[in-house]
Amino acid sequence: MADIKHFDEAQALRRAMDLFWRRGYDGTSLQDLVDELGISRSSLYSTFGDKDELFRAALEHYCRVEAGPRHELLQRPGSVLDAIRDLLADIAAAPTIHPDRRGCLVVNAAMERVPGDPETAAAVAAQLGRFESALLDAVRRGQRDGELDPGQDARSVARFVVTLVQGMRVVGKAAADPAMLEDVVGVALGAIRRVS
Amino acid sequence: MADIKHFDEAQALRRAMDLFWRRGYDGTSLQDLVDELGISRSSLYSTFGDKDELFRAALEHYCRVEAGPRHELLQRPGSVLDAIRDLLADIAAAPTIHPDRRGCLVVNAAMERVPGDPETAAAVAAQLGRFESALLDAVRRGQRDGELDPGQDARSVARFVVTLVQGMRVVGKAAADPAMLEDVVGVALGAIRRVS
DNA sequence: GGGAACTTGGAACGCATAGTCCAAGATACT
DNA sequence: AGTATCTTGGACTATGCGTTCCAAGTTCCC
Repeated sequence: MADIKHFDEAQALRRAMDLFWRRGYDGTSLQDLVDELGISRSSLYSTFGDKDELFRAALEHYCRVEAGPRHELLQRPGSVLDAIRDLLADIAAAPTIHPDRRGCLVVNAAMERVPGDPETAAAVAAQLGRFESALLDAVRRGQRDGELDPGQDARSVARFVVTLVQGMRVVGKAAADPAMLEDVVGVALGAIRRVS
Repeated sequence: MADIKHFDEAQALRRAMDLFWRRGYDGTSLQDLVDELGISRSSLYSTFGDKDELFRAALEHYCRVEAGPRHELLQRPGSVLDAIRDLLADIAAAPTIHPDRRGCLVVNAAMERVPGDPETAAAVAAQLGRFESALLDAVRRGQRDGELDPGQDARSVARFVVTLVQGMRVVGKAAADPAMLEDVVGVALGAIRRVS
């Protein structure tokens, strides 16, 4: 019948994600992709479609493997405050883990592609929405458990954390001072903790 | 002796800033600049240098005319808490004032150009540093005046506000829901206010 | 082993890009 | 008025881009 694919599609997608993450959409040429993915232009086009489609697939892959686990972290049994602290510490540590100033692909994509690419804009908005609802569940639970201040509107608190995290992404990429983000986390946790 | 310039250099710089702000660095072609600025390539190159230099000049201009006034706002006599509230309200209102999802040029530049353009990276870092010190002065004054919680480290609070503002820029561009940022401002002000 | 079905590498295409260059025009001083 | 000096528009160059295309190669079924 037919020939089978000569390369690992999942690995190629991972590499494409990594490349877009590090260099952005415009900063990544098709030749860069061909070189890095180790496949030819034909295979790239027949497998992933054009550059836009590949970028979107890479963005979705990022949301799944990078952001997904963080959302699950919030559902962890036990202290919600600890979970949020871990989550923020994770974000604060990102510039140390990736010292190449790559930031967050979702934020990078939003800043580079909005406006002008409505599909990417929608994907980013959806991701922020998922993050907000994961946080909303966690905040409500924390308020019930007495760990978080029940006097605050849960949705506002969730939105606050969403927004702060995006800011940490920007600062982590632009300033690259790990201590700065640790300071920020301290203040933020004080803002949502129950006043005892 | 010589001919004089046939166009308004300051106006051209303003238009270049606007274009880069709306469309980004890569999204703005030299032809776009020629069309929008109303001057020829020769005049553009002889006046502003190459595209990189013009972009940096536009970024500096942005810092001067857009961010500068906000820093001065923090030195306003009277309530520091009111000044910070006004500042955050200003950021929250930005997406309404500019419904074209242009965001903030400093954040856009950082996300699109870092890493890869060290000069832009340095300009962005410097701008965040200026913002932090303007806030640091304000926070210290607020703590002295009894408006802000004196139990918190002033630098951490300043960094917290810097980071949150960058997050509001991202969310304002990506989500475009004005109510969301107003919620965020409420929680943030509660975080720094003196507990009464 | 023959041949259909599919993948692959690489050449080729058209286009947009950033940057250069120069003749023509305008100005101000002598 | 003449001329030296600067600005200007637009043609031009070289390069890199995303995308298409096709011949050659590979695999599996009969």
